[in-house]
Amino acid sequence: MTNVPVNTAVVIDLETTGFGCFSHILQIAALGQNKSFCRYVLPKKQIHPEAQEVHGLSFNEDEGRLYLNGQPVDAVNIRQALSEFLEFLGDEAVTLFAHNCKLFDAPVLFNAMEACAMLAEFERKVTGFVDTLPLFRAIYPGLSSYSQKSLYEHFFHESYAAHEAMSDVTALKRLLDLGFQPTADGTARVTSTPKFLQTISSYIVTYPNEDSYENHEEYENAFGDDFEDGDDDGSDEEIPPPSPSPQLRNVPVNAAVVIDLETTGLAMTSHILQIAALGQRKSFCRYVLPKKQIHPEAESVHGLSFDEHEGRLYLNDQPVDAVNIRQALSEFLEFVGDDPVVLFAHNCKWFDALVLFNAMEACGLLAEFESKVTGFVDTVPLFKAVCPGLDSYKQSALYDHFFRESYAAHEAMSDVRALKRLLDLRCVTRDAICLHSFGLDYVHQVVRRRRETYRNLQSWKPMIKARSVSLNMAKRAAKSGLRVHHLRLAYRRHGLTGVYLVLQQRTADGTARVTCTPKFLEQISSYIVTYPNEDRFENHDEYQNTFGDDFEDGGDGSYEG
DNA sequence: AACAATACGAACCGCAACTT
DNA sequence: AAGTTGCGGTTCGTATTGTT
Repeated sequence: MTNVPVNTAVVIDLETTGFGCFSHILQIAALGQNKSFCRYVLPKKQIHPEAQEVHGLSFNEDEGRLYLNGQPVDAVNIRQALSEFLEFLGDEAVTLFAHNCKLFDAPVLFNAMEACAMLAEFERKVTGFVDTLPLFRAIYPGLSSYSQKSLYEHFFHESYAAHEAMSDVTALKRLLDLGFQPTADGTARVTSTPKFLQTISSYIVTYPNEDSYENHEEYENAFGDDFEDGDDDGSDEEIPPPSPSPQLRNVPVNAAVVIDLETTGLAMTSHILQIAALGQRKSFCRYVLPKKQIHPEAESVHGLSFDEHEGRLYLNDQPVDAVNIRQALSEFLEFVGDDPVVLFAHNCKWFDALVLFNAMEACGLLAEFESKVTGFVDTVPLFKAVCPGLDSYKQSALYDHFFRESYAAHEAMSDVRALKRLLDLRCVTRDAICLHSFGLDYVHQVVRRRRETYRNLQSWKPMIKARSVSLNMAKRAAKSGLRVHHLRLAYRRHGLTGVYLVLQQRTADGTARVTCTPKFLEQISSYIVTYPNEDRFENHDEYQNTFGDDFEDGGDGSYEG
């Protein structure tokens, strides 16, 4: 849409056979500066009952006569009406004003002019339209309704014969005069006030693009053949319901032990290289021999390296005494003692708790671990709660913020001492601590869910590669317990409908299991339709073999060579 | 490198409004 | 009945933060 200069204003209104832009005109009324125009027109289309209800114009086909509220009116054919209308407009270029004309009057009139081969003359005389609906929305914001009727009643506290073309144009003219600052003698014209003109000019519409009225292709129902019967695929495997997210529950915090781990990497299945702990008066520290490679970035952080040939662990190239993981964990549990404790660590909710749990389980020490450790407190959200607004909640940044000094960060023993000192700050209240505690059962749930998500995600990889689904959405699906295999089951049983239903299934929090955006639903299901039988990629053993020799191995977390 | 939470902007949907 | 626009509420993608 481009704006055009506003020339002499002519307010118009059409009554038609209905809503569509190809509706036939029944009445055309116009109001210029000092002259008015009105013609009734014989239609060649049926008048929609609801339209007739609105404007009261009816057509008797047998008589070929137009009636207004049951009274016959003089009507001419469309060609004559339009040519008289153009004659009425005169030779001066004009701009037509009408309410909602951008979407209604302009296209209807344009189509009629075109059908009567009068487009050239029309375009020569009419430079454009001003749609008064958005115009009034802009000038008088905040009204509850902007229908022409409501506007008139709002400004003049009286009603008029709405939907009679001539009264409509008179009413609209009166409304438009409101927008001008009338001069002393009350002779303001449409083009008189620059400010108003400026506002108006942004609501000028040009002629609608012809193309948009010609492409009326029927579109086929995309779901026409989707309702084939649910063929029994012989399998009674069920599609799992959305897996619930782990439920966090606070635990009583009696004895506190601050811990820190240095590991081979950031994954949950990383191997522990150093474990340090600090209780009330006693401390614990063990170096551990890993069975996984140390990630280079991890090594550059903590300085721990492993010589496989020697079977020796080095700290900054100095050999340190290290034991195997089972011994280290046993001694840690012995250190903890028999009275249940809560372990404190920085970001442990997503790191230390998971790594430690995974290691305990792999070493068959889970039962003992659970009997001695009731849960964890994550000090990241704890400090976010007790001193909000800091730039960073990194442990080193917190230490610097409170004590204005640094410490040997990423050496497990100095880390626990630093964290202990931070926890002894007065701002760290008992209540805040309890609020950020969580039980071992939560850790257990998170670990289980992660392993399963990882497995499920494998099945989505071909689809991600094919760009039929985003990594994000595949992760969401995997997290909810879905493998692509389940979608194929749904497809075999209930066709596309089945796939859609599974993808849109509601989770506990009321959101979609995967997505309910049509665009993504289509992308995903079209992949299923294209590859309906490739479930073999989801073979479990294949996954383990494929990823078994990975740098950081997959989901099993095994500490066995 | 792995991964959950968080936050913010873009994209998107459903609905109401408006004309006969 | 047809079709656009704007508005508000979702949903998606992306960047950032914290742990080794």
